[in-house]
Order: sequence, then structure tokens, then C-alpha cells
Amino acid sequence: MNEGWQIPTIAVAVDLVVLTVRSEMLQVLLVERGVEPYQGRLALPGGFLSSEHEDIDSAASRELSEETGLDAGRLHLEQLGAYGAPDRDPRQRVLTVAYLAIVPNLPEPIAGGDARSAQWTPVTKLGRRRNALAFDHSRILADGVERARHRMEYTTLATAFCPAHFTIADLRRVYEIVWGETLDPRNFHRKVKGVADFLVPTGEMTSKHGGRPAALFRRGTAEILHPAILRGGAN
Amino acid sequence: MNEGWQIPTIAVAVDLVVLTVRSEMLQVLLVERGVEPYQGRLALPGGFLSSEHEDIDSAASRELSEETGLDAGRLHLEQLGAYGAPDRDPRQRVLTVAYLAIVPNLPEPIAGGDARSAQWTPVTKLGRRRNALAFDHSRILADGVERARHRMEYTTLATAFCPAHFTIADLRRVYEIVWGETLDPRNFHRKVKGVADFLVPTGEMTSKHGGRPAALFRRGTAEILHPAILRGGAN
DNA sequence: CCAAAAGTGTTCAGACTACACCCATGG
DNA sequence: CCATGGGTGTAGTCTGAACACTTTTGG
Repeated sequence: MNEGWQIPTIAVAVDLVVLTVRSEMLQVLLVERGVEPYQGRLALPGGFLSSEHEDIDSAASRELSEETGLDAGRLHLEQLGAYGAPDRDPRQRVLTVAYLAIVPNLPEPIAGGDARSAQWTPVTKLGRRRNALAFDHSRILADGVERARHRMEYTTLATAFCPAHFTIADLRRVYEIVWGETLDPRNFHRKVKGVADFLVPTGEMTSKHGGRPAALFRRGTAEILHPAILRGGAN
Repeated sequence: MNEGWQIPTIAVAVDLVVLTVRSEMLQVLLVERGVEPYQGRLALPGGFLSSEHEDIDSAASRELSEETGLDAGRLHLEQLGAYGAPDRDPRQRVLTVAYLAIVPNLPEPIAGGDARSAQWTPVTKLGRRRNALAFDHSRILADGVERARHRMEYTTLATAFCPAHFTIADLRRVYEIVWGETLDPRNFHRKVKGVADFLVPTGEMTSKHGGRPAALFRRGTAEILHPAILRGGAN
């Protein structure tokens, strides 16, 4: 490190891939850009650090709260990585640190903190077009979705999509929708109940649907799934 | 994004977790710091972006070439993530993007590009002490090691530790040393030969050791292991 | 011939799949 | 009483762990 020369400094931003399951689809929270560049285009929510001293994790947590109106401390939030191509922002050099957030199905309107209108958009609607979103956000979104799909195989991440109390069928639908596969309800049921500390029965029952009432569960203390629930080849 | 205010800019660095297997141990490339802060302490190799316009991936690749003297294009190099705690560098705010590099056992001296003396150090020697390295580099190293261990389960990353031609026993020793487990040689042999496009026989044989000569292989085109080689419970 | 390492075959236990079957509700 | 979804049982198959055994070298 030749400390004698001038160290270049660049702007640092934080962007969020906020995923949820709504209307039987995997959806992502997007905002419409109000200013150039990419004015009018959809983009991931995010922003620059609010001060020279703000921690990047804190900035992500703050943005998540602002956009969803929820307490970020209770939601799943993990870093995806840094995206630092020199030309990714035409104005000036901006390095962004992307985060993946998983939230349960929210009441409906997001009611963002600032004027931007945040909206849920099905991931499949965006297709695989590389320029569906502003900047390199299509790439970041793809990385986030793949991370979520992968994590669900061997961690309890899927429960982050569910409300506090949920049925095993709810959990299975999360897997099916995020993975885009159908799973055998019977085998899935047995499998998740066999994983220690994954699900804790609340004792309550649902009565909504036309069938037999289902038992309600809440997340257990487990973080790692043993054995894993693997994609490809129905479970 | 309220673009009307002053956007804070901060210095961006790149740090490398360069791992190899030497002398039957997992070792990491470290440099001794010549200047404050942490003068005389061991740290991960790395440095600031060389210019305002250098890509972060290119910067990592450049640092790797400088430190190892090898063509980074042939080595495994992947991003670990961004580390941006505001107080991680006492001088000024520095956000670092950490990269994981896996290299085969090198001839011996590293012969770094600049004056710093790079040296291989067994990861176990550093223990789990949080302050064995300068800055937050102990944490970054731990994350890098865990990433490497995890990737070896379901990708062909282990071959990156091996020279161009290697035996199945060489590959198994990589797994054993990185994971700190012993694997059954017979089952391991059958398992890796069963994965399509993982290993390509060269037709050559070794004759070094006291036992039966082993066939030599080189990496195949596969990147993903199907089925995976899982830790915990001997294979 | 013996030690050592490579490589193959076989057995047993546990996990996954597929599907038959029963349970509990609403209409 | 039938449709719908929840939940359990079970047989066949597949995978992985353990280990006996053969092969091929060096000393």
C-alpha cells in the first residue's frame, strides 16, 4: 500500500432486493425513478449512505424500514455483495452494496417513507431481459433470487416469507412458488416435521379452506436444515 | 433519492483471502504491514483502487497477480462481500471488498510485486483469535475459509487447489485438509469418478510413492457437483 | 515377501419417492 | 355425501457408509 499518493474516493450506495410471496407469485419491491438517469424506469429501492459515518448494514436496515414500514430487526436481511463496475452509473462512479431482504406478505400498500411509489412486481413479469430495470439492477435481482432459492435448500429461510403463524401447506407453497416446482404435499409434510427445531406447533388450527383444518406452527430455533430439502426431483 | 444534497464519498479498497494447501495444511497468504496503523502486524494482501476508474474485480485480479506472480485469469477468484463498518480503519473511512482466491501449491517464494514480504501461514496457527490480524481481517479470513469449505461441497472448487495434473488421492487430501475431516479413500474414489465431467483421465500414471501407481487426471468441464460431496459424517 | 497405496465389490442402513389410505371440515 | 385439503402408513428404490478384498508398486 503506497500511502503517499492520493487515494481515490467514490460514492457508496445500498440497494435492496426485497422479496415476498403475494398472489401466488414471487414478487420484488421496485420503485419508479423520478430523476435522471433512467427517469421513469423501475429500479431496486436504495440510496446513498446518509452520512460519512453510517454503517452499510445500518443503511440497508434503514432503507428497508423506510420502504416497508416494518421493523427491519425482525426481517431477514443479508448482504448479497458489492457491485462496482466503473460505468454502472453514468453520472459518476457509484459502488453499491446489495442486500437481500425477505418479508412476509404485507397488508398491501407499502407507504414508503419518501415520495417514491414503491410497488410489488412479479419477478417473472420482468423476464430475463437484462435491461428490465435501471442500472445493473436486473443482474442484482437475478443474483438475489438465486441466493434465496439456494438458501431455502439448507436453511430455514422459507419461514421468513411466512407470517408469525402458518401451516405446513403455507410453507410448502412458498417453496413451490419460489422454486417454480411442485412438491408432494405428503412427503413435504413428513420431511419438515422431521427436522428438529424447524417448526413449533402453536396448538391452534385454521378453519378457512374447504378441507380439513390444518395445524398452525411458528418458526423454531433451527437455522440450518438437516437433512436439506433439495430442488430438482420432486420431494 | 434526494439528489440535491452532498453525496459522501469514501475510499474503497480490495482485500484478498488467498488460500492454498501446503505441507498438508490449509494456508493463507499474509503480508506484514510496514506502516501505521497496525504496523508490524499481519494482514491480508490488498490495496486501494489504483485509479478512480478501476473496476473492483480488475483490482482484485491485479492484486492477486502482484502477490502471487501468477496469471490471475487461470486462478479461481470470487467476491466474498463488502466490509464497511465505519470504524474498521482508524485513519479514515475505508470500505473494502473482499475476494477469495484459491491457488495450487506454488513453487515456494511468492516474490511479490512490491516491497512487502508475503508469506504463507497455516490458518490453524492463527487460531480463532479475533485480533490475530490487522483491521477486521480475521473476520474476513474466517468468512473466506467458510466459503471455500462450503463451495467444495457442491462445486468443483477443490480442483483449484490442485496442479494441472493430479491424482484422486491428491484431491481427497485437499478435501480432508480443508475440511479437517478424514474421508474414506475407497468411497471417495468411487464418488468423484461417478460425477460426470468432473475428472478427465490423462492416461498418465504416478510412480512416486510406495504403493500402487495412481492414474492422473485433469479438471473436467463440470462446475457443479451432482451429487454433492457433503461434510459431516464421513463419505 | 511385506508394507503401502490404488482401486473394486458387496452389504447394510437410512433417506427419498410414489401412492394408498384415513381424517375433518364446508357446502 | 361429496369435494377438498390435512395428515399417516408403507413398499420399492436409491444413495451412502463401512469394510472385505484384489491390484500394483517399492524395499
